[in-house]
Amino acid sequence: MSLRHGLLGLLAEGPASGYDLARRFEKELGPIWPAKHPQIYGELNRLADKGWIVAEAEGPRRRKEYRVTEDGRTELHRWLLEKPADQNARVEPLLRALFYWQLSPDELATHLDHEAARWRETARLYQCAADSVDRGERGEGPRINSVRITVEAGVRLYEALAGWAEWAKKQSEG
Amino acid sequence: MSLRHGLLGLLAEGPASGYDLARRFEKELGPIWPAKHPQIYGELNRLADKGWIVAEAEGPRRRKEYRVTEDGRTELHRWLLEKPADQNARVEPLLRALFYWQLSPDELATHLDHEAARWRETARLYQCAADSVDRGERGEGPRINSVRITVEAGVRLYEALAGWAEWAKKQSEG
DNA sequence: GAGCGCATGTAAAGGGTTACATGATTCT
DNA sequence: AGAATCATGTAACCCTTTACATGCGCTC
Repeated sequence: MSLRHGLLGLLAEGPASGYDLARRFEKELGPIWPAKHPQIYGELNRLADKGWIVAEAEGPRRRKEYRVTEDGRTELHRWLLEKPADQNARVEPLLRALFYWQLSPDELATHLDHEAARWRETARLYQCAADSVDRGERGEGPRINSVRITVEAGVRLYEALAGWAEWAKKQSEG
Repeated sequence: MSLRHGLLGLLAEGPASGYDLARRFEKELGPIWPAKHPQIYGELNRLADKGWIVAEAEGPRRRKEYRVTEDGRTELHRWLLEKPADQNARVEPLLRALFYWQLSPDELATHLDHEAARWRETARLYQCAADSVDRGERGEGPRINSVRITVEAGVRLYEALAGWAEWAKKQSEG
């Protein structure tokens, strides 16, 4: 249900086509909120039906550029401040951990090593993105500040998971 | 795709009916991996088709008790050690944060206060569960150790989000 | 016998991915 | 002329939720 508002948010930066948005979702937003082009095109039509966006001039290869309406901006604003009712995580590793007792001590230790390494590496990638922003390489202004805040969340979440895996290893050894 | 293995894992603790499993998913697993009864009954039939579980005796109100087969245990084991290909997060607050530049400084500060408080509170609930396990109130043994490890992940993830929201507030003020 | 909880399901709809399909423009 | 890329979509399938439906057994 958030792809809808993700598209609205990207369009709030300026007009874009479905193709543009699909590229941004693949390259920039992929790790945060993956979305493929069939879903994006469908959602854009539904957003247009609701009157939250409108299609402007048709470009070269029947390219349609969309723009947010006032209603769309209102809806985006509402979504940004709403508190999500469901506080559920749905992080697969958490579910998996419930069944660790099925593994032998050796298997578990090896598994947790790998998991910790993978998460540490993901955290490092987010940290690189953060450093790049801090060096001013991604520009300035409120929009880039929001990006900075988002990647910080990535750093902290994956660091937390890495730390957890290391703690779990000690816990299950001791 | 993990509900399948969640059910397999729960059944590895001992035989149970769809109704039992639905209750456990609602009460215990709700925050980690929500699942409603229609999905659970459907999945159980598919698991039985694959030969990973079998229905034993039919009880009172046409209650069906399922039990894991050897193949089922093998599959559970495989899943526990597999590394998930997709490393995507899909944490809605992360997506939301990308568009914080749409909010006024006051709105953002208030929002982040609320978010931090909500996450701190969720972390506290997980901490209570952890303390309860540590006091031995939930029993002993490998299975409860896995529960302890899982709730620790909850504590750390929600603490990380709470800390992030507080950091973001300072960041956007300064 | 009325009501509650046990127990299992079907149907419809929304969200999401993969595969298939097609045509227009630009580049070499 | 051929290849690559731009650009949009449809169809089929999986996962998940919500609403609807039904019948059994126990307790008061």
